[in-house]
Amino acid sequence: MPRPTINDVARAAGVSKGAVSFALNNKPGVAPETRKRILDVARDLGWTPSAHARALSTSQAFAVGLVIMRPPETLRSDKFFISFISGAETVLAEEGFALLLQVVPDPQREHLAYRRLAEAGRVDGVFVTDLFVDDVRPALLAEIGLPALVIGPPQDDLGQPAVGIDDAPGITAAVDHLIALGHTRIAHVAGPDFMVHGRSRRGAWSAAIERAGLREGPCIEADFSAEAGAAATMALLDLADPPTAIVYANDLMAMAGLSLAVARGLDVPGDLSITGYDDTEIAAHMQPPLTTVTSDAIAWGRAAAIRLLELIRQEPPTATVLPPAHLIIRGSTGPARPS
Amino acid sequence: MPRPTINDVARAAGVSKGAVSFALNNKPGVAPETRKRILDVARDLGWTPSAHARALSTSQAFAVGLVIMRPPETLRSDKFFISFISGAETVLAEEGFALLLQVVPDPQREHLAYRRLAEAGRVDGVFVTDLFVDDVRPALLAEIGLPALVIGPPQDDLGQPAVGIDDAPGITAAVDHLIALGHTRIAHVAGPDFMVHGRSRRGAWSAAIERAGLREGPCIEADFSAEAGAAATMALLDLADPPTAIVYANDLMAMAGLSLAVARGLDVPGDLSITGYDDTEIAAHMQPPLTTVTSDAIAWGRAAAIRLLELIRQEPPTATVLPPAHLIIRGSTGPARPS
DNA sequence: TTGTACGCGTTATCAT
DNA sequence: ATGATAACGCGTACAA
Repeated sequence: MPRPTINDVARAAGVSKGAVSFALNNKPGVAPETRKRILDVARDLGWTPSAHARALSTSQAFAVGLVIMRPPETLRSDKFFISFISGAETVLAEEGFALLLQVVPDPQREHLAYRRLAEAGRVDGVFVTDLFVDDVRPALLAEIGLPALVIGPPQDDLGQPAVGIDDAPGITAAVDHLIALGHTRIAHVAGPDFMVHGRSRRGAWSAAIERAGLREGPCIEADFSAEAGAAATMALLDLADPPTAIVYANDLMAMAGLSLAVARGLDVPGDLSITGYDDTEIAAHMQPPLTTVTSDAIAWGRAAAIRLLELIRQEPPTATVLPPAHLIIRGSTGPARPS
Repeated sequence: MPRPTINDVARAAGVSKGAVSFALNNKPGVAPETRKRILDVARDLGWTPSAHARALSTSQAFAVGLVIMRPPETLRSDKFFISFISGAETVLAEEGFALLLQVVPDPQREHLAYRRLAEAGRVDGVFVTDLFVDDVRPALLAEIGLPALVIGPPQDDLGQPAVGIDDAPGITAAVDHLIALGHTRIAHVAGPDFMVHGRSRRGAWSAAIERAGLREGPCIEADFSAEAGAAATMALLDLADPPTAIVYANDLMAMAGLSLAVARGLDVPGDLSITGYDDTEIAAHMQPPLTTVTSDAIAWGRAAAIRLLELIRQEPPTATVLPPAHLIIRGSTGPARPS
């Protein structure tokens, strides 16, 4: 029993294909009573329009793409993606859009993936995540002619459409919190400087310290991985004048750093205060629980999906208010030991 | 500049549509030299067949679906999904298949999602994950007529197509390892008993203990969340005769338990040995590093994709050998304190 | 409201 | 053996 087609419905309802199409899409030109009959028949037959037939005639795919690049290390917390997708889905599903996911190992294949998705007409638009500084993807996608929405803080230079929760306020709050606790040597374990969210977090840390009139603490660039977080922490603790607090660019590095500090016999937060970023699920269950920054990834996903659909439909952007990233204070931060 | 169509290519190459199609799909009936000319023209014009047109005429979607249910708590480690998808992708991309991802909040909407995907003809088959005991989804999908592949250990009862890495050997290895270290009171913090991978891990724990002639230790059912893991650990440590080792059904619970134990002043592994399951990235960076079980989720994803495509094409299964889950011994397990 | 062309490949039928 | 022709899959949209 193959799926029923619009013709089956039309025949059964005693009308033409066109009438069925109009009835389905709530277009005028069908008497209310006829419309009802058609819809009833459609329901009885269990008919749903074929996504492909529809796509073929409207030259729209009713789908959007998300390509995630997975290099050796974790760029963004996995939790972020699941939550983000979950939020985006709520909007997409409602609008009849599907989400096409692709995971690629390197930039070359990421570009290829975008090309293929566009050339095969599989998607109407894509999300672009984990933006690099001077990322070539927006240009590439513009050339391909595929609507693209950047997930992340809007780039200052060009008018690239973007939806993002600014990292800065979260990091700023963390630094201010530490300063209020009396810390004066506040270090930073940063994400890669070539990534937008690595750089912006570092910038926020640096600016907050300067604003407070403190001299900038040491900063070590890492790659968001636990491994690198531990190594960076080791290097910081080995300094002649080690910091009394470390602000990490993500939870993974912070938790690795926390463990390392404890292993070296330090008391956290007595000897060293630590803050993370992401509020991953284990963060609250570390010993001590990790002070960290959280943002509503689900709301973010929702807003991003709305914006991408607007982009696809060439509609003007509706104003979006995303709750800013905010600090969650837990046990890993405490008063600086008087020196 | 709209995308070129097969007609454009045919015209430019001076042949018919059919010839282009045959040339593209490596079908006989086209002279080698003509074929080359056609393919050259196609490349020059940058033509790729429209996925939708192709889908429409072959009544295949060239896509598979993955619906993930995200209830309040995390069922499977996020890392698992990303790795699994990454592995599946390598196969799917090669075969020209796309992966359609949907994240739903509850079973009702999960069923609806499957229905919609099938009715709209968006997918040719789906993966089914996080199987429940007596799960209704296989039956539902059978009724819908959508090829479905269960991701997880094959169900004993019915011949449901499944590709899975058996959890049991990993848990067995963990228990045996603890027994070898002299532990005799080995507890288990289990996943939900209504989930296949919760139940099978518990069964493996129980069987390994019995095999060693020990009396079964206490077992507390939790839900794979850090919160529940901490609560279960608390309950176990409050027993009159607390265990000297705890086997957790996943890393998240194990790490929360580890932190709780440390917070209560216990020495791990001196007073309490702990094992997890998943080998999440932070596991190795806990203090002490977590002994845990790992399985190759990427290979799993690859094997699953291969099998699902076979299912879709009604081909017989090729033999697949997946590396079994294995124990990674780290610092969270040690000799039982002589009592 | 209906009839019909159209979107774009695939494939069965025919002609050379 | 090569290749052309035409029907088909399923909705949408426009003219009638």
